[in-house]
Amino acid sequence: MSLSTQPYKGARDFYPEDMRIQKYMFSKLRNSVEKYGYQEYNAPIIEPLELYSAKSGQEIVNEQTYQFEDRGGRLVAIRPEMTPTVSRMVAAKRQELAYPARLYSIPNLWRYERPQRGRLREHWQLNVDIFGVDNISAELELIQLASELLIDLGSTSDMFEIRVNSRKLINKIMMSYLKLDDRVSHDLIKLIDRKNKLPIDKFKKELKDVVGKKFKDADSLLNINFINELPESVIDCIAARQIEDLINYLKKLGINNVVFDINLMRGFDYYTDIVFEVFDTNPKNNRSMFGGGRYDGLVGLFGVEPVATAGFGMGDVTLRNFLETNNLLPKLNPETDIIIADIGSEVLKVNEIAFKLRLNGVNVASDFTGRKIDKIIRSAVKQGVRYIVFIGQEELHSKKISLKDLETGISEQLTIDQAANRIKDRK
RNA sequence: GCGGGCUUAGCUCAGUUGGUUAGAGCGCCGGGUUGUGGUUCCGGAGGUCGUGGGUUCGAUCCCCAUAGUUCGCCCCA
Repeated sequence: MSLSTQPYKGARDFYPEDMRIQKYMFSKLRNSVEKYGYQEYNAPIIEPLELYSAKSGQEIVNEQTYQFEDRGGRLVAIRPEMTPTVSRMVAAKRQELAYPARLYSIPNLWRYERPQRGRLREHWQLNVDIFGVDNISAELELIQLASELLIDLGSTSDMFEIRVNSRKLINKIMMSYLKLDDRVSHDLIKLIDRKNKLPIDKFKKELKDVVGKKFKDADSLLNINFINELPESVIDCIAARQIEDLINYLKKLGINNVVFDINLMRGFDYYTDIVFEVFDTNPKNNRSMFGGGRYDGLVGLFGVEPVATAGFGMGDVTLRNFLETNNLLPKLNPETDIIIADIGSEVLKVNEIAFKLRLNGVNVASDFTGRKIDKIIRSAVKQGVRYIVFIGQEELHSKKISLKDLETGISEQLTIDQAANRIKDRK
């Protein structure tokens, strides 16, 4: 029985070409969020299981976490999301943090689920959260930042759409307008969450089953596209005005691809107010990419004074799909600048030249396979390394090295310092 | 957790209505060129046909199970 070379189901190996893409995406994301004053944190990949039981639908705890008993009999889970962890961290230092606290992280997260396009068992997720701001300037900043992340990665505003809704508004509608009890409104929320996946007539049928004789009101309400189309008894509430303000502010900031979407729910139960979601508008990948919202209740679960919180998370798998379907990934070269090839010189001489180049800030890999020159060149081209240097008898005599630029095909005889400068200039 | 498709060389795939030594293209390695690639020519390595069991004189092919992968459902940071 031979060992399998496959990575674990739903998880990925990152060979250098994949790692380069990940490093590229993460460094762009870091730059973008740091521009807004967010600071990076991290935490253990394992947490006590109860951290996740306390919140968010039970499903994620019972069926989607990797959980086990450690050697000391403690029930633990591999983190399926970062929000409980960051809430825990903020609660622990509630008194000493400087507010507003702007925190971000790019953790890897694990969920036990059936892998499919855009959803794997292990993924990395940018988490951006702001603590201590109880008005919509927090949401405004987060949505502005979310938009800027994608712009900084080369996308244009027509490639995505931002949809905004509010849990408070939904609750108001459910209770005051449709006058549904908790159970029915919960079912209705779950149904609306699936609306886009259902054929329209099937949706209407299920809607009728759920709300009964309130069908007509519910149906017409779910078809509105603007805040001012809300029924009169709802339109004057704070939640509705907040959404309107938020969208207006965003438009004044030049973010025009933002819309009100009364059907936007988002899965987690811990959202308390504004929620938003970013959609890929490309027909080939028309799906929700990421989202977030306000969740004011989580920090308070740790027995301290509640802290107003809003945040969002963005997964690396969906982000990469987005960048690929929209052709936004640049050609990424390896970090190695030069391959230095020994073609009949002396080992220590080649090593010495490599050492001097490295002192000059150049990344050098040696090829001492002793292969023919064309093979060495092919292998350099295959790796995407731009420069190659041959050291043979001629170079030893002339005290110069011949530097070949594989992009232009030009070879030059240079001193080591000249070669190093040439490479740094073109980096 | 449920249902469908797929699994043959490193990659993309052909193929055998069940018959002895399983193929192509690309890639890889070597050579034609005693020091210069992304051409060309020649040669070579590489497969227990996903795994386990069953039917059969005989299975890569048929049947069952199982794993992986993929699409959908459930669910959803």
